[in-house]
Amino acid sequence: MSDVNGAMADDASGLTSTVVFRLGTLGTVVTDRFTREIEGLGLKPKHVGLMAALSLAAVASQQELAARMGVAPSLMVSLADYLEGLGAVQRVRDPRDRRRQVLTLTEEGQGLLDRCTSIARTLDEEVVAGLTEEQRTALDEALRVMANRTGLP
Amino acid sequence: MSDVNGAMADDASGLTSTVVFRLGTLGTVVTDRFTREIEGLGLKPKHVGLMAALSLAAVASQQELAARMGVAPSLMVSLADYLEGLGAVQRVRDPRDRRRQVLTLTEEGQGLLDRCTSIARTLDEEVVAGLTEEQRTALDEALRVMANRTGLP
DNA sequence: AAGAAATCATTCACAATCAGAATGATTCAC
DNA sequence: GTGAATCATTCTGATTGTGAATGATTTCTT
Repeated sequence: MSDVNGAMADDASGLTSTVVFRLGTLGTVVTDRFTREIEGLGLKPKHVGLMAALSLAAVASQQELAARMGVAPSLMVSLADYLEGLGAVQRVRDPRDRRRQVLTLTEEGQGLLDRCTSIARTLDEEVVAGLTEEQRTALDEALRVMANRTGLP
Repeated sequence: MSDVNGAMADDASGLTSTVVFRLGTLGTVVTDRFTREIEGLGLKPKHVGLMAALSLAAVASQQELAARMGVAPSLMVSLADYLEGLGAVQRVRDPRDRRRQVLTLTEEGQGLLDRCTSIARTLDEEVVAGLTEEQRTALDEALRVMANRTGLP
């Protein structure tokens, strides 16, 4: 059983008590679960990440998107290729700067993204079950703060 | 600026507002950061995960450890090989059952793990900066509950 | 206005990371 | 005691991602 003071019996000061370790572990577990769920849609997490980025940014060059997602430009090309093949994304040369390839989310892409969102919401219920309402809002707020804080120098 | 009611301006009900997505994203960012930090020790996250498991379990067979970490037995062999090469881990045939290879953390391994713990603590300070004391304990509690809850069926 | 340097997308080759099948040793069930 | 099961190991292969080389276009410098 866990101690209310925040110390674990076994490992009072070990690695497994750090936020970094626990956040990392939980993140991978949850992501793996999500990965399995979206498999049926023919999507991988990075595809979904790209669509999510597009749904926020409306339009953006591949370079910008690569930087935002923290991946190499060459990978962005593959991701865009694949999503374009699905009809989820549209690639258009920017007339202002014809080097740039501008991506936009299509209707179909938005539909796919919506289904991913729905899957994520269902998973949310599982993950967050066992948390009180206050804990949920606290978690929500904490995630927001930490997300802003990361892009860590 | 973010709304106190918990709704974001852009993406009131989108994927990026789900716990799953944000937890996954934050987890990978933090893990990537940690990965870079332990590079100097010649370690990868899975090596650290294995050592952490050993420090909790004292002794365990490779099969058990593989199951606990959610990796294939063949990968466990590689990880153990590597850590044994560093002198961080000791491999001993279980005399009770000579099929089993029992792993234990050496003094040297404990030393390495301690350095990883110290690195994680330093990162913790960065990650958690900007959270109030109440938010930190709330996060701590939420992570504990969710971690118990995961191993999700 | 011309040439040099930078930027973007793309392709290709390659490294890293895992999982899965095949193999051999040992133990367990009956 | 024999056959099935379990464990560790090796090897092959799929997947995922980076980085270097290339070509097209733009921007900077003079």
